[in-house]
Amino acid sequence: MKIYNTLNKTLETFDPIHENTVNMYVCGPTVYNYIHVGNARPVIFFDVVRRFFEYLGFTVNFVSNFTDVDDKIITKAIEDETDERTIAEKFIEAFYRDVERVGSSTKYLAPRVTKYMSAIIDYIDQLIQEDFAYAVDGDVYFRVTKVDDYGVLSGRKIKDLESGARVEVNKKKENPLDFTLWKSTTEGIKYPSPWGEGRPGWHTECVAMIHDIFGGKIDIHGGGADLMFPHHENEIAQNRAFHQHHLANYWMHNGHLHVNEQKMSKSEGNVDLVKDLDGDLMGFRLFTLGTHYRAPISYSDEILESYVNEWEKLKRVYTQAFYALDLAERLDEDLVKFTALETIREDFVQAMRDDFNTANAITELRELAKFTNRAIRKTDGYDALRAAIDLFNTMFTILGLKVDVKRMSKDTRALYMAWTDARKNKDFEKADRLRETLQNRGVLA
RNA sequence: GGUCCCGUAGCCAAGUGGCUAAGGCAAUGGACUGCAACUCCGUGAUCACCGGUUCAAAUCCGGUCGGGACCUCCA
Repeated sequence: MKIYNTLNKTLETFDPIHENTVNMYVCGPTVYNYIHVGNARPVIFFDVVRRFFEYLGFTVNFVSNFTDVDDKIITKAIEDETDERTIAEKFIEAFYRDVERVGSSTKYLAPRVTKYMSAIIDYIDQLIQEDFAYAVDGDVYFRVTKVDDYGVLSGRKIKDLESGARVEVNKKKENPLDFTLWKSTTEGIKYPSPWGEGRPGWHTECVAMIHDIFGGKIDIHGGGADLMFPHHENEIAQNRAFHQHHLANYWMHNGHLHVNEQKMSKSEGNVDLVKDLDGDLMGFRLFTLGTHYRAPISYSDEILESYVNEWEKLKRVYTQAFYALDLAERLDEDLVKFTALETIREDFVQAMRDDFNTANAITELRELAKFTNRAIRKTDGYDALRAAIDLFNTMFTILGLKVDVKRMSKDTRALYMAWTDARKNKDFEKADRLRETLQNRGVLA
């Protein structure tokens, strides 16, 4: 298994800390709004990472947090004349709904900042004791110059960053790059701490959670490319205060989704929300996996539509193969191996092993579709169809794609037979009527 | 101002030194079909431009043009 590690900027062979186990953490959403289609990319991609490791036989411990204490949540609460907790709950629920609709699992550990307050405060306190942080007027800042390789992840040097004109001037900070660990506040939700009432900065939660849940270094830490700096850099810095390692062995970052060559982002206002996408979102899922995860994805109605069409085709071929077997009552026979299918399977897995190259993996899915469509036309191709269905199931499980199809009822089967008879007898009026019914039931394409 | 990425057919996209540059969508020709749908077979590329390295470059190096990201909340 090869993974591109952002930390070293190289493709590396995956070597787990604990045998047959993958411990992975992905930065989750700040729950103050519905997620847009760009936000869905890591939700889908890292779900596929999890699925593929499971296919390879690993036990995957997947954790993704909710940031439910944040200025934006407070602003939103004031706007809606309610409290932060209500806002957070509302958008956590909405998030889970969207995650499910795009076909990703919601069954993973999802720690919340509000439930981790004491761990976060303890962590900050230790940083102060070790001189990696300092308190000023109720605020606490991290001292970046104390970490010798600060900037290792994002490839930045403190000197370069300092020259950036856009760094805010905050006289309380010893160095403009020092980041907030604790923020003294008077407005909105606040918590007691040794430094006074306030709320935590954004960067400590992930480190505190990872230490608490995994007890130390993890295998994979993932998130969007925009989190690399400063968020992930600062996580590493906080961790480096106590440990020699970089929190995770492999850092993975997904590229952004672009609209008209520009990043889709809430602050740009060019967003389409996941909740507003219609119907079956498997086509959308296929779309996000159609481009290698590190590259930017271009998004437009036209592009999305081409993937939606493709998904319709895949669904059709799978369904047709299934019903062909069902009609012949050969769904339950033993599997026979087909060299052509074994090649497709190997190439698919090979593509996935190569840094989760879902784009190439999907090419194999298309090969399989073609193979199956040919087999459907042959009346004696039942062994091939069964093997094809089996391979479809494997690939769909790994990619998180799903087709709903059930065995035909007696009633439907009778209609099907009647349709075949009508065609034989050239009773086309009756045949067309039956065809329509069967199409409505999803049995005929 | 600093750091970094990208530019492959109408659209999307794989490929990062070596056979005729994958694949999909769209378009188009054919086959199949009672009609249609579906499906299958076929058809398309001076790899942004200029120069260099090499026996060999889409791929490496330099430059030009164009687009983008990060340095501020962001997946």
